[in-house]
Amino acid sequence: MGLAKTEIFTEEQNTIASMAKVLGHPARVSILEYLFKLNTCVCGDLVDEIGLAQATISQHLKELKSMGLIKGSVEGTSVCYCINLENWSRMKNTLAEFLDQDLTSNTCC
Amino acid sequence: MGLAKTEIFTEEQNTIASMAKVLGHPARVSILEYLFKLNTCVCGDLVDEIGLAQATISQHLKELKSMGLIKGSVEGTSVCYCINLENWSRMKNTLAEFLDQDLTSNTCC
DNA sequence: TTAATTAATCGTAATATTGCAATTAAACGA
DNA sequence: TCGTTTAATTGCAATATTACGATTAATTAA
Repeated sequence: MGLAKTEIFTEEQNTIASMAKVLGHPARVSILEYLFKLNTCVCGDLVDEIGLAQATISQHLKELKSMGLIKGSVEGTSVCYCINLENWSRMKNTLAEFLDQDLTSNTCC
Repeated sequence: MGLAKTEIFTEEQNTIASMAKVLGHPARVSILEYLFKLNTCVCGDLVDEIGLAQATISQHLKELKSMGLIKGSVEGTSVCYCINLENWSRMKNTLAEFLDQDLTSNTCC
C-alpha cells in the first residue's frame, strides 16, 4: 500500500518513527551537518555545497522545516536557514530515550 | 526517481541515513520496543502483538535483520528473535554522535 | 519600470515502500 | 508418511519518495 498504518501504533512510536524518517536520507543528514558546521545561518550556498538540483534541495529543506528541525528567514532575495535548537533538542531526547533502552539480562540469545 | 544519490555523500552520512531509515517506521519501532521489553527471545507472538499481517511483520523483521539490529534463531517450527546488542550499541553510538552536535554560539537566528 | 537573482512550487518520471493474500518451505507430531 | 504449525517468499496493488526541468513568486538593483 505504501501507507503506514499509524493508527495501530502509539503516539510515541509514531513520533519516533517520523523523527527517524526525516533523518533517513543522506541529503538531509548532509544539510543538517552543514548547518551545524557553519554555526550560523546559511543563505543560498546549500545547492553548491550539496550536489543536488535546486528543486531537490528545496524539497528536502521543506521536509526538515515541516519537522521543525530548521527555520528559515527571508533575507533579501535569498533565504537563510539554521537549526531550530529547541526542536533539535527535543528530537535528540526522544530518540536518545529510545536508543538507550537496554536489556538488563540477555537470557537466551 | 525514488533513488537516493548515495555516491555524492560521505560514508558516514549514508550510514547515519540508513540507520535512521530502518527506524523510520512505527512497526519496526514497535517490534524493537517489544523485543526490549520482553528481555528475551520472542517466538511467534509478534504477529499477535502488533496488528499487521504475518507477511508484513516478516518483511519488517527482514529489514531489521538486514541492518543487523536483530537476530533470529530457528527453534523447532518457530523462529526466535532478539536484539543484536553489539549492533544496537554501534547504531546508538553513531546516531548519538550525530544528534549530540551542538552550536557553540548561535549568532544569527 | 525592467532585468536579474533566488528560492518555492508544479509537473512528471523512476524507483521504493508498505501491506496483504496466496503460496512455499521447513520442522514437528501423530 | 501425512497433516499441522510456523514463518519466509512471491506477486501484486496502492501510495510515498526522490530527483529534476520548467515555471512562478518575491525581492533587489539599475
